[in-house]
Amino acid sequence: MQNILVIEDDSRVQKTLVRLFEGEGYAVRVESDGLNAVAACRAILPVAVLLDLMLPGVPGREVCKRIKEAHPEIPVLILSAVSHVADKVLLLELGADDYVTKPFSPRELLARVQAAVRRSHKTKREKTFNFGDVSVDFARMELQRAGEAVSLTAHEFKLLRYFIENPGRVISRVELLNDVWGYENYPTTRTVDNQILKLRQKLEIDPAQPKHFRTVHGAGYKFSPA
Amino acid sequence: MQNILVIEDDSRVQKTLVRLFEGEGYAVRVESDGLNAVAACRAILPVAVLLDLMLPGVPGREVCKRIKEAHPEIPVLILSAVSHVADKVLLLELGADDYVTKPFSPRELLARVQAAVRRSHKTKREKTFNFGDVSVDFARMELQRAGEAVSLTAHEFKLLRYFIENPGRVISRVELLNDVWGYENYPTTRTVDNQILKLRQKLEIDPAQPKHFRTVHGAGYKFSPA
DNA sequence: AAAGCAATGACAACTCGATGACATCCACCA
DNA sequence: TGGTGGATGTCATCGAGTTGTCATTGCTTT
Repeated sequence: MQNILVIEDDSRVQKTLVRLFEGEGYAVRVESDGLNAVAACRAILPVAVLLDLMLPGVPGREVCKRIKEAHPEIPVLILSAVSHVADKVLLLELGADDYVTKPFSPRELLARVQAAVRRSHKTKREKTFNFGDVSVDFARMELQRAGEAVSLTAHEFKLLRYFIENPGRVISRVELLNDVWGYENYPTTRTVDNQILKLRQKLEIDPAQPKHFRTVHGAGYKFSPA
Repeated sequence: MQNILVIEDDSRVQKTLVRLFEGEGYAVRVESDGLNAVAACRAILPVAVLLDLMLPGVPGREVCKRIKEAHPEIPVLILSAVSHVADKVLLLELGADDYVTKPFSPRELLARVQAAVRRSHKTKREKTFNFGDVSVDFARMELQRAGEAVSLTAHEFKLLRYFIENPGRVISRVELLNDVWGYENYPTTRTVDNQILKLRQKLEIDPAQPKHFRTVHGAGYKFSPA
């Protein structure tokens, strides 16, 4: 679950922001005090910070500075009532990544936050995962087995990624339906079996004797990288 | 000592920029008037020009044009207000090398300026990007295919540039809408398909069998330079 | 007013996931 | 040891959703 830290003391704005971002699937942590906010940031490591300038107590710019010092990779977006150019520059000097003036449109705010998150993610190194004779690059959606390119569908990649992110753990069909398929379309557990079959056919040396995608009778499946 | 010419009339922004770039070892010359700026540019031959659009007197785009006419090799970066994003493409057409929307993060601005300077240094030898039988020059907005000039629209250039900057990575339609179109105007994903179609018709050897602009079913598109 | 271009809508073509039928396997128990 | 019921493997088929493509609309610029 991706966290978003909201630092804001107006309870109405709080509610609005919580609704907005929880509706998009983020977990929202709200802090109204500057010092707590810095601690909370260290605790939950959010993907983005929304910071209202008009805080009581610790000045907003100080909060921004401290968060950026401790976590330069987390994007900080400033919320402010006034759109004064000089303020903007000062704040951005402190390391803030973007600036949104109140009143803001929810959609624009959302777009800016997501753009900032994407930028920060893009700077991360893309890596390939390896298991057995398989090597997979999720950013490129390319997979090689024993040096040969193997093509997977989008769903197959998603399923494979979930297994790779949860190695060794037994995963039930229902969990896979929830986390890989999502709640919008909820097919039967038979569908899961079929996708497992596809993965085995494409990635196992002997699909009849699966070494990586093991079935755990009565429980689900388990991914073994080795 | 490398000079940077800042054309900006807001004294606070001036100060910010001077501090930022002097801290990085550049010599900064500030002009607040458009005509003086053109003269100053001839005098100090800066490695980059930062141009604020909101100038009194001579319109910013005229300044940009004149500087580019006299010194096509000097990179010009536009500082534009958020509300005038629609002008971006137009400005690039005037010869500007990059644009930064206010508010900007100092880090980002610095990075962009340095990137532009680096590019301009490379320019004297090779500033074109090549793939397949295509050769493209973004500064001039010119493109050749098998020696023949091919004309692209501003949007097509922007889209192509995004692909070239993200080679190999699978890029979703939504990401393209966010980063190429921007969140101000947000058409449907169908529009993306159409622009891809245009690029394929103009740049692929066989548009029905795209080699460069691959579609990844259920995920988006992927650019393959090779 | 005309031209150029992006956006939209419609429709065809295609992909791939969902479904159900049937075979097979496994755990459990007699 | 063998039988039984439920769970899982496997395959063929269908259809919803995705994408390619073209025509049209509407906006901007000249």
